[in-house]
Amino acid sequence: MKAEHLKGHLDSLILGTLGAGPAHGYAVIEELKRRSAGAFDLAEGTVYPVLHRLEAEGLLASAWTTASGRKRRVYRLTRRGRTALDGSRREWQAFAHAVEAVLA
Amino acid sequence: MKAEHLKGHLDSLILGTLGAGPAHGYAVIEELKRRSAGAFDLAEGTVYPVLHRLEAEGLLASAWTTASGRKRRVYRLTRRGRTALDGSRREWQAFAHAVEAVLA
DNA sequence: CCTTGACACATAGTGACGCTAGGTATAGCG
DNA sequence: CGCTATACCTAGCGTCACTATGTGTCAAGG
Repeated sequence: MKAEHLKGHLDSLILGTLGAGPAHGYAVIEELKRRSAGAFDLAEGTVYPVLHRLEAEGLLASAWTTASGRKRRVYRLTRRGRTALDGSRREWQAFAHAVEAVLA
Repeated sequence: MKAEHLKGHLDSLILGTLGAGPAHGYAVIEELKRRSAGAFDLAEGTVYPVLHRLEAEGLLASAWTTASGRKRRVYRLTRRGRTALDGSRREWQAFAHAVEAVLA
């Protein structure tokens, strides 16, 4: 999977991962890898800044928790984040259809 | 269509457009717009450098022609370009499936 | 015990790459 | 004779994912 392919889609993917329920950053990375069957194996340095940005934009909210001695920052979709996810899905469909029309 | 979505896919789209047969740069832009029903309306400054790069990489070959007084540079896929297009199609499928697995 | 690896967070700097903005030139139309 | 469409080109910019690096906890193995 070429890294540049993600460009412009990373936000959608992270919103999509959190669509199933709240998760902390590291778990988002694992879940992305799992759902994509290994295709999206992102570095922490790729994902954490996106989480921060999405929170700053009001699409995510976070809260600190502690599990077995480790501090975790758990993110969840805000109402606006949920709306953004719906929009992302529609945008993806439009993009995918357009690409397929060209490559077909 | 957000511009950044193209990142990493632009080469594939241009190869795909030329997959149907040779065309000059301006026609590639028009054809991309047509096939994508307006979704990919790319500036010349976006497309021409890509054509040059793909030619430098040996995926395209070009020849100057003249049509009704205007000089045109007509590009065609090389054998390696055809192979690259096949690879691009497979990569797109993998990428699209992975995204859909996450967004679903 | 102490090293190694998994877990978990964070950020500064880099680099790739599409876009903006500007340039040249011909043809056809009102 | 301007205006629009056609047709090419390039330098510089801005965005955004990635690299590299740092901090700290916990469990497992030697």
